[in-house]
Amino acid sequence: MDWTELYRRLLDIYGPRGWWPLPSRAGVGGRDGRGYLPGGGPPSDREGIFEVSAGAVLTQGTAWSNAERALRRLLDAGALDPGRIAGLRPDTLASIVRPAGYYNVKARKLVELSRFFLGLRPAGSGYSTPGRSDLLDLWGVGPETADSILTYAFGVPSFVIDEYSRRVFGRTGLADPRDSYENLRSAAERGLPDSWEIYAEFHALIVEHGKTRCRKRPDCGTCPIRKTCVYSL
DNA sequence: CGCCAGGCAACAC
DNA sequence: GTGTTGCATGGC
Repeated sequence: MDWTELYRRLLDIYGPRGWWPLPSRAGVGGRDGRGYLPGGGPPSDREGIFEVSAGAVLTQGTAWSNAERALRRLLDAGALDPGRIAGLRPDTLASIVRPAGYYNVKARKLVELSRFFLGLRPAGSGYSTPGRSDLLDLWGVGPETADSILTYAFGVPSFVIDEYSRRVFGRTGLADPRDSYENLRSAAERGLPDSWEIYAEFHALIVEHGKTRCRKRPDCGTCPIRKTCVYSL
């Protein structure tokens, strides 16, 4: 099984995932009305771009349900905005994002991210696209968060490697899960068409598969790709 | 109760 | 460059 075949099979099994979820736009497009991908693309407006980026920080090491709570609390406080976040007292911001866990660390990360966004040049309804290294220079933004922001916020395909990717790629025999982030990213990108839709959707499908079947303790018994997965042989 | 969840920076070696 | 640790909530 190669990279493209795994993508096609997961798409066939789970259907388009419609990532990235935007709590502020629940009910508008995407699967379950939580996303924007099918028939669309990344957000074209500054609010959506920032919401995806802030969500990428808030979900670090945390279940999305908790990150989403924090995003909603920012929305309810009228603070899901770079200017507002940058102006909040650290402990006030921390109290708002508390449900996401690591709240003191994440409050600081959100301020760093907000200052960065305040320095971006508006372009059309969005922003001029930042470089990957610009994102990686930010305190609190590592490779996965940078690639999530590039792909899902700015529409620049940069394959996202996370624990699910490592696990699924490792078990299906596509890669060594202990390899470095950059090696895994380039391996995935080499194995796939250079397409925003495929990068965005494939990673979302990997997360779905990783949550439902290919868990830390896998459920190979009901796994639809068991027959072509080296792990279960 | 313990384990887990869409990481990252700081530090040790 | 690789390995370890602190950061913390909410669901199961």
